[in-house]
Amino acid sequence: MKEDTRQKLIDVTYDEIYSNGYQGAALSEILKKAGVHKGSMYHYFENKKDMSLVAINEKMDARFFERYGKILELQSGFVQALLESFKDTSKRDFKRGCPIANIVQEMSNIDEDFNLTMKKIYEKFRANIQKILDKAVEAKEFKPCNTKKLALYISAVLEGAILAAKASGNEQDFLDTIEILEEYLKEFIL
Amino acid sequence: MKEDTRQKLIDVTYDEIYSNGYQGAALSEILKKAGVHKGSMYHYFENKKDMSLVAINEKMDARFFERYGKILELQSGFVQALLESFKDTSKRDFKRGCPIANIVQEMSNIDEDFNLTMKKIYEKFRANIQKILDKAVEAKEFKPCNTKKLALYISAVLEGAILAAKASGNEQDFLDTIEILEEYLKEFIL
DNA sequence: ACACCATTTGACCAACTAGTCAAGTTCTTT
DNA sequence: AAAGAACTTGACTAGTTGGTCAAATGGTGT
Repeated sequence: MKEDTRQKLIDVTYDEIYSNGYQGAALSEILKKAGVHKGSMYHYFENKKDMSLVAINEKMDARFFERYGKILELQSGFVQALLESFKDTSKRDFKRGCPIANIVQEMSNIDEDFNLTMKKIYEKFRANIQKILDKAVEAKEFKPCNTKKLALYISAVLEGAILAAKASGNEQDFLDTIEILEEYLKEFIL
Repeated sequence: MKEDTRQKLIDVTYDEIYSNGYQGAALSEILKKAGVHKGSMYHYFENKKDMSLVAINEKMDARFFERYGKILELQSGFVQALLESFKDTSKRDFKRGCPIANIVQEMSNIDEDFNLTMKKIYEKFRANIQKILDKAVEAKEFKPCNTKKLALYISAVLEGAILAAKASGNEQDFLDTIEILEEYLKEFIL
């Protein structure tokens, strides 16, 4: 019961920010969609920004766990699994693009709290990919290399691929970009 | 004289949108910084959106011409010149990131006019890179290949590299990403 | 000097924004 | 059952937003 209100607010806030950006997300709309009254919201959160940052953090953590958690528990086929997860477009929304990229682009140079929050989230994103590469190297499936730098590159290509698809409205642009990345990474697979 | 007001508005509008996004760009602030009164602005433009789209179109066209125009007029060394232009960080603002990406992320899924405008601009961006690759192939400097797809890839990596640097606040992330791209492209250079 | 159009001025408006708060209701603890 | 804390309700405020408009000013051609 108690946690229902808070959770509903977080769900709707994340979705509204993902759709309209932080500045475009209206409190009135969030409250209406969540079916929560204003005073109730201010009971759980200090203000719009506080609620937004909490929503972003919680939702992104869950997303990372869902996407990379399983791969990290594997015993083999790490990089293949990573590439397959990239190519699985069923859990992607190319209309709205990447939630991380959206918020970074909109807010990182505007607000210091957002800047710090998104910096940490982007770091987690890169760290997840690096961990997978490290496991692949450890399992002798992948050529030893600068996995930190390669993880940076992979994350950049992925973000660029999502952006290209969002800009063109063509999902195939995403797939084509990932295909070239895959081709490049195959050189490293042992 | 006459064009002063209009141009000032376009300059400031572009800069404010680049800094704060479209939704975050306040008309009052634009008018203050441009030293123009409201009624004057509505004489030259229909509304905020109209002025913004004009500003984006004009500024991006100029930017593309400045960045890729010279390379396209070369007789040789096309891809090398392209990579050098990427690595020239003096004309980049990693705090604000890429103006194209910012607006695509914020507006493409919100407003159909922005969506169409940004789609065309992103297409021009990709077309410029493809033209350079085509010239390189024609000059027998570059292995014949699917230049359209490769241009898509290069533009994606570039966008991803700028985002990475904006998110981390570390320009080196941009350079490291471009370095791997360069390494990949070297395989194509004859 | 006149008429006409382009441009500027700035007061005004309705709609919306995030945020406040006092009063009411419900739950939990004793 | 009583007391107190947790939570909800919704009216209210102050400030900002994009947009309108009639009147004033400037410039140009005849």
